[in-house]
Formats: sequence, C-alpha cells, structure tokens
Amino acid sequence: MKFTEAKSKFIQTWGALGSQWGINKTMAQIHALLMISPEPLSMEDIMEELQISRGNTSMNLRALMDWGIVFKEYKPGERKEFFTAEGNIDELARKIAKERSRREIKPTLRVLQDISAIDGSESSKAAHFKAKTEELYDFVSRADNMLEKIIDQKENWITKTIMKLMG
Amino acid sequence: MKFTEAKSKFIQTWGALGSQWGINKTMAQIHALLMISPEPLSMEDIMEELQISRGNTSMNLRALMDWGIVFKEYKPGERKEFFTAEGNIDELARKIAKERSRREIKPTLRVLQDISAIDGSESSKAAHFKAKTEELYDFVSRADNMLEKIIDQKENWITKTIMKLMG
DNA sequence: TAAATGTTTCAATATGTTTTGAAAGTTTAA
DNA sequence: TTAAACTTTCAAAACATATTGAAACATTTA
Repeated sequence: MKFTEAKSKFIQTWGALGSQWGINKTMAQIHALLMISPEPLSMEDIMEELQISRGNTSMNLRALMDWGIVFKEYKPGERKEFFTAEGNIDELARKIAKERSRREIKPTLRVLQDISAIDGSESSKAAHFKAKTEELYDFVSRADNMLEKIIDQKENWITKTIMKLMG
Repeated sequence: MKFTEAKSKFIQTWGALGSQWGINKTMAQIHALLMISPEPLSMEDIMEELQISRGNTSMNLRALMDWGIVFKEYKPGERKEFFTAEGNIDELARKIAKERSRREIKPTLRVLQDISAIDGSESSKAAHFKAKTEELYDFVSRADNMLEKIIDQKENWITKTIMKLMG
C-alpha cells in the first residue's frame, strides 16, 4: 500500500469509528489528520486536505479543543492559527474516558438515583422497578469507579492494569 | 416521584444514552422496557407502551436478539411470541462488551495493521505515519486484551477487577 | 383446505444531523 | 482609523438515519 492511500484509509476508518461512538465523522477525521501530521496544520490545510468547508472546520476544531485533545498553536511570524493533536496516546485515551464519564455516566447515575427513590410498596411492578434500577445504579457506579481507578494510573496504565489483572 | 413517571423517565434516559453510543433510540427503549418488566411482553404490549409501529418493533427486537440480550419466549396456550431481556446485569454488560469488541475493535485493528505496513523510508511524513499507526495498533490491541481479561472473569467481574486494582 | 392469527419486509416518508457559505465579528499592521 | 487577514456564527440546504404501514409471508387451527 502507498502512503497516500494508507493515509486516506486511516482518516476514513477513524471517522467511521467516531460515528459508531457518537462522535461526528468530521471531528474524528480532523483528529486523525492532526494525529498523523508531524507539523501543526492551519485551518486552510485541514479544509484542503479533507475537502470540507471553513465553517465545518471551525466548529469541529472548537469541539476537539473542548475535549482537550487538540491544541491551538501560534507560529512566530505567522498570523494564522495552527492546530496539533495530543501526541501521547495514553493521555489521549485518558482524556476521552474522563470526558465521557463526565458527560454521560455521571448524569445517568443522577437519573438512576432519582428514579430508584420511588415507593416500592405501591405495587409489585413498582417494587420490581425499584429493585432493577437500584441494581443498575449499583453496577454503573462500580463501573465508573473502576474506570477512574484505571485511568488514574498516570503512565502506561494499560500495561499496568493488565499486569495487575494477571497476578 | 410516581411509578409511571419514573418508568417513563427511565425509558427516555436509556434511549438517549443509547443514541450517544451509536445504538438506535428505539432499540435502547425496548430494552429498557423489557428490563423493568417483571413479565415477558408481547409485540403488541411493546408497541402500545412505546407508541411505535409494528415494523419498527419487529426490526429492533430482532437486533436485540442478535446482540444476545433479549430472548423470545413462548407461553403455554398462547400463540403469540413474548420477549424478555437478559436479567443479570453483569451478563448484560459482558455481552455488550463482547459484541462491541467483535464488531468495532477487531476490524479497526485489522485496518491499523494493514496501513502500518507501508514503507516508512519513502519520506519523513511516511515514517511519522508508520510510527503513529503502529503505536495506535499497539495501544488498541492492549486495550482490547484488557477488556477481554476483565470480562472473562465470569461472575462479579466489576468487583473482582476493582479488588485487583486496589491491591 | 381456508380462515385466522401472527410476524417480517421494504419502499416511501418523516425526522434528525451535518455541512455549507456568506455575513458578521475580531485582531493586527500601517 | 482603515484596510487586510483571519475566525466564528447561523440559517438554509444537503445528507443520513429511523419509522411507518401496508403487502407479503408463515404458522396454526378448524
């Protein structure tokens, strides 16, 4: 396979993966492009490379910066803004895990806690509901704790975690 | 909060969570409904409760059965088919993790392996690309292994994993 | 066998999301 | 201060995905 082909395949694959995980395609593609670029890229570069509009590029760069996985850079003598992706993959994964926990798991836990507070003696259906949602709360909350434990092992967390699990 | 309100809130929340994770809303809602129902439900029951069409119900029930987290049941004397959700939450999580690994992580690994096989000596850009995709392959493959290790601890895997991580 | 009961399929439609591009906004340099 | 260089915003348009519902299909019972 040629470099250009491999590059395009990588960007497409990363984009498709993003969609499956609720991240929009362009956002994932911009991230892919920045990740494999040895040099910071300008907005123009990105637009040109991915053939997308200025507005689209701008909005998705902002979203990536909100996630903390893309950074703005200034080059001396250049008025344009340049962008780079988090280069360390461990760090990248930690940031994504943290954000998803904050944006999705934590709010879900709050809802589960709220609704499992209903009166279970009202009916047997209510009792079953209460039991199930409590069980779910318990599970999700443990899973979230586990996630935190794993990603809090600053360096080389994947390797460290596997080691501990094998012991 | 009243039972009916709590129930509807649960179904809505589960549906929204599903969308964020690339699972369609109705599919997640049907699953939520079955999960909190003490009795198996018929297609009619589901249509009525969620106010959705027969076709939609049928397709999403099939998808849930493909995932192995909803089962078809027959009641003696009844001609209709009834449906139940996997009742054990640990088992539910294991099945979902397994399926996502199979459907998404494994194919991504194959692509990463393919594209990181390019000739890196062609240019410094190609070299950087090769290095990055190799690094990514390495990481994703370790993460997938970790996931497998975690979910292979049949019972109470969440608790077991936390214990090991604390030691 | 035909009628009744039930399920699946799929083209058309509705709904939801992303993308565009031009206008408005911002910053810099002279 | 004004013009030039650049970025952001947002309504409209394009695109993608989910949903409907009626017809086709399957199974059971009489």
